[in-house]
Amino acid sequence: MVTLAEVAQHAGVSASTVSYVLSGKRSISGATRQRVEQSIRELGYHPNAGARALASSRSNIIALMVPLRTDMYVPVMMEIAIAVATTARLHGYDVLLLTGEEGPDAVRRVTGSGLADAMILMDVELADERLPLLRGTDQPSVLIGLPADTTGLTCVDLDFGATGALCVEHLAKLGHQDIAVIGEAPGVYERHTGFAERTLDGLRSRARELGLRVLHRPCEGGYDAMTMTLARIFDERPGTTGFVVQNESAVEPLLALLRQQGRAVPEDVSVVAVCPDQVATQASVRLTSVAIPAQEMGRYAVEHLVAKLDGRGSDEVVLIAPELTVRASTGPAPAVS
Amino acid sequence: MVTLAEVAQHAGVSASTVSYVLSGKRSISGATRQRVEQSIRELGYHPNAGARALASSRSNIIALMVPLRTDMYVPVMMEIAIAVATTARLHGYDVLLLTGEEGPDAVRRVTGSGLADAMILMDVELADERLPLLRGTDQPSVLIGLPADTTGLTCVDLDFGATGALCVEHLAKLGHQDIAVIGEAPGVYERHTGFAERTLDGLRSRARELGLRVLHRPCEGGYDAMTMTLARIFDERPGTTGFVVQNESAVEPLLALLRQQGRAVPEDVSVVAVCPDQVATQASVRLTSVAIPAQEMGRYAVEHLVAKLDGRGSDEVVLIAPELTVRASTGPAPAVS
DNA sequence: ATAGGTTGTCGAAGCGCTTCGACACTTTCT
DNA sequence: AGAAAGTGTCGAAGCGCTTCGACAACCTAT
Repeated sequence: MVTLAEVAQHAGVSASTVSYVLSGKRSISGATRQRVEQSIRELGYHPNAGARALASSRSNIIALMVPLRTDMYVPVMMEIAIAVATTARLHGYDVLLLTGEEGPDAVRRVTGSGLADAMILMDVELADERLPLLRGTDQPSVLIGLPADTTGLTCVDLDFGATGALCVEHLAKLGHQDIAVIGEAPGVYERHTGFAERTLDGLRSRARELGLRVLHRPCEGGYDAMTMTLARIFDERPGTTGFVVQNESAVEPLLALLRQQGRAVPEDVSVVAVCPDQVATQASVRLTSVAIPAQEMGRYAVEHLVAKLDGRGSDEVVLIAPELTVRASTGPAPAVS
Repeated sequence: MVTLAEVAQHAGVSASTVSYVLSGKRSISGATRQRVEQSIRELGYHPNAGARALASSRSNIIALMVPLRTDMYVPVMMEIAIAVATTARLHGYDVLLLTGEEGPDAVRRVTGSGLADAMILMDVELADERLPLLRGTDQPSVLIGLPADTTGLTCVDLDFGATGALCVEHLAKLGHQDIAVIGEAPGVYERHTGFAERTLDGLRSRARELGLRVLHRPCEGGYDAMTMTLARIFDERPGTTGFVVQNESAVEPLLALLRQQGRAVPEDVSVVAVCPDQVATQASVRLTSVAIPAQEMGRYAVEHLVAKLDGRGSDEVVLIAPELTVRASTGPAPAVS
């Protein structure tokens, strides 16, 4: 293993000079710099992470806490994780992967041990146990998702309220009167993950303004659950012509069942989804959808943290404006027969 | 920030004693141990990761290199990542998330800097650029996947050769004569990711022994690609009654198209998938499938590394035997009309 | 009772790096 | 020409921990 001292000796300078070449925190003459860089290359030197962390009290690591569940939201999670890792590297940081399993203890462990310089938390619940800890530390953090009380916190999320409103507006403009919302699995609501409720609230209040009727049904993914849910919807509201789907794993079952029942999309019923673009374009009908900007959120989270670690930036809540892309799954409401 | 020295002072012992309480590397009297533990709790002490890494030259971190692509295999990747993180924590390790983007440089960086004690690599290609580096370091590593030359390496993977054979055997037993294989996207074959080819080889050679005919077609995911692929298959081999699908994102399109063409599953055609159980059970027809043991591979990888870091264990290639679960998508071949 | 072994604790060195103050030297200004 | 202000480099201290050897204090066995 090559050390700083060895590089210094090889280049004929002192250790501190090599350190300053590496960090750029003091000016170094061109000649010296080149000699040092040459030595670094020749010896294949890599600074030791532990020593660096100890001396500088900076680990250059960002912790990312992902939910343990793999039953929901997987592609979005993955996309965020990849975006975080990629962006972090761009700024010289590495990413530590934590699972939600440890809960608040993970936060304590990471902040206490200096393992990471900052944290990104996903799958934030409205009254998340981890929040007091984050408020009580001076380590920067970003939440992907929105808790009930955001004071002293930085959050990014899609504006799900506006998303719900946007979906219902689109359907209203096409003349649909009766809207059914296929929600997330019941468990999601019970856990009080905010986004599902915020979507619903935004959707409902806009629907009220526009005079539409809304029926909301939580739904597990998969065909069996969907069969039940759909039956109950048409039972209760036979005139339903517009669907808003928030659960990725309910999308394909819904389309298949509608087809099977002889209801054409978009001629008889329209479907708007809230899902990543990839899901929307790969479905059996190209879906009109509001995209979940996973990459954007991941990138933003990292960039905010880096700014804060550099002494710039401050707490803020960023809600990303939803964008609805019209594809082939929505059309004018059928004439009332 | 609380330090070891402060804990020592608070407990009225020396720093080294506290260290030995923590590590258990020397015996400590019950009384002292309790006093120290009490102080640790009272002061809320967390050992500093950097200092520990520097002094012990152990970071207690395992690096996990995931592919950058999010277009294939996502649920499997995620499941492996979660299993790795969870298992690692059980053994006192944390997980560093690296993307494939950096390629061999990431390996150099991590081994050179002592950032991690060991590595797990996913998405291994047959002649992977990272392999020489792994062979040239004494840092333990595990590949999830199988390169062409495994000397000096530890690998885990599903036995894809046996998987292919198993699928075709199952179909043969049911009387199917003409088998179509819906493969991965062409890009996967071009990159020489071994698993796709190994599946095909295993399948073909067993089919030859059993006297079946096999037609292989790579296929991108999605409905459009599937429509083309399926048309070409029935064009070339109208008598096809058995399908083996290896591409997750081709499963649902295949089922939908077959249904649309009036071919009933499993009455007219049978479908065997190679995919995670979750996909198999959530599909529109519950699929007979060979599961991809993502969790098992992740867990094995970590446990092997931990063993090696503890001075136990040695290089080996572990191929997990495939298990075929019969569900509702396969049945006897229709009588020849 | 004494040699030999345990057991529990301590002190000190050192892991490889960053960073502060000091210092020699050069440039610039008056 | 001499003071003031930069430049580039070095030495040394110290980050918080682990670990080695030393050494009391206590057991056994003879």
